[in-house]
Amino acid sequence: MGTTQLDTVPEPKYWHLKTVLSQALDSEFAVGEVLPNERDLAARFGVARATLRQALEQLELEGRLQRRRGVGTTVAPPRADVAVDSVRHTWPGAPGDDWQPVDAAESDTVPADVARLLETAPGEQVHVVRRSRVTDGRPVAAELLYVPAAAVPGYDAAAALSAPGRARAVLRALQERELEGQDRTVELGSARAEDAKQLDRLPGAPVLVVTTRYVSGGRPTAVAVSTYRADTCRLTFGERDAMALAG
Amino acid sequence: MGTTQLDTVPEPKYWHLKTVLSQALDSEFAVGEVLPNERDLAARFGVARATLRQALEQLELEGRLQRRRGVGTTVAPPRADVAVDSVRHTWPGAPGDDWQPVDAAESDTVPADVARLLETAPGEQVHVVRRSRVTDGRPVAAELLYVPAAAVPGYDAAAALSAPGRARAVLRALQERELEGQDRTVELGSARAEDAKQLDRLPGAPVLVVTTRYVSGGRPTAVAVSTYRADTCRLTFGERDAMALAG
DNA sequence: TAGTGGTCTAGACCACGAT
DNA sequence: TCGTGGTCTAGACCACTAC
Repeated sequence: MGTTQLDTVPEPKYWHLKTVLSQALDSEFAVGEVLPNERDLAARFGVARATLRQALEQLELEGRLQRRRGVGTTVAPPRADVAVDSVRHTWPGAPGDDWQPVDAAESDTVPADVARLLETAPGEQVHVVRRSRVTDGRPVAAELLYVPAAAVPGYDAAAALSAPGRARAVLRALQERELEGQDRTVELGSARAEDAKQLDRLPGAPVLVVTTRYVSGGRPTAVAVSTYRADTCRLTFGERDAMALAG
Repeated sequence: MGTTQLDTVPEPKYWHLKTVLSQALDSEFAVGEVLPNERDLAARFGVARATLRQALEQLELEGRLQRRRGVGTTVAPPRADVAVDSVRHTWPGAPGDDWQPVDAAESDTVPADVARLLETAPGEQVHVVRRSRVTDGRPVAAELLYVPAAAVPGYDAAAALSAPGRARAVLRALQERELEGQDRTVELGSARAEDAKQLDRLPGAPVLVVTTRYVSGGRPTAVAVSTYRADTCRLTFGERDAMALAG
């Protein structure tokens, strides 16, 4: 990495800095390597620390860097491909999905957008199942699954001994219905405090929010709100995993 | 919106500020309404302007606010749903898709990740078609479509009079092949200068990058890299548009 | 020209992880 | 305890829009 001063270009310093750093990452750093600390880097490029941080933030957003307080800034590995619909046309919790049940609770108030998707009445009882997804030992996503109590009459509360046990019971009850279809949205969000903790990130970290609606019996039967780390994940759809294309 | 001082809470000021502002937006502001300017808002909440801006940036990321230099900060409308695979199993440029051809060029160097997906040899000629997507009169996405020249022998360069004409000619040549499948990834990125201009945003603005690979004849035949504004768009997949569910 | 958001500075202190 | 990134301040100037 050079130590040259930045030119007086019309583009913002942090933007130019980001480009320079990005090239340095490609050519002079290996994955996992630690960068010099922010104060040194700023001095080396002749900018204020805040300006340097603006460049680092962009690179972290793009998944190029990983910063940890008290530790340092390291070069991030390429984003992990995470299949979103590899087990298409199956309920959440079907054999082979990559999610771990965490716990479940019952609630009579759900977020407004979820209630709209589920077409539930205000005050209607809804199971809220929390799950988490781990790949390569690292947490990549947190999920809240909403299932109206009326949709899973087979749910056996008596069998719910542990917290994950309650979650599994709800998921088990779901499998008994015939899944007719699903639809999905993806949008950018920022991690709520709760999700951030589960994802090992700070609150406000950028996340990809995947909202899936499951339909059976002509009615929406479950809504999953899955929160993926945007810095480390790339969501994959369709057949890329299954297809036997070379490369 | 209140003018109360912030408590000395353990959570960061900008985070608390974001929550307060978010609630104020819900209860006291209408879509399109302009907020007080940043200097006034900062004074009102007793924080430095930089701290206030950190909160505004988060809210803009979440699509709650829209900021324009020289104009002000306004309350953003809800995100627009944008169908990503409504015309599933058709080539780009098929009748009914929402994209406008802009221009086309030929290149012998494509980004490394695109070359890998296309399985092209270094130096191989590739058509690069630029398209843009507009909904409700606003630009929501920019796209670069890569098609190896060898895959579209029917492409008629002689018919290419205007820039959009060249683009249409490549797309037309694509339709003559049988599409066998497609796969797709979605990840977070930041707008390159070129895309930012087309999307009416500043460089570095957060975008959702959708990479679609089209397969025909057992080989990857086209790769589309579509860049959607992350602040104003929600991507929809599957049947939500088509299904006749109430709500 | 006036007012807005965008960039940048040079400091300060805090929270966290490793030692 | 020390070094790291995270937060915050109080200014300054710039680029852009609208009038």
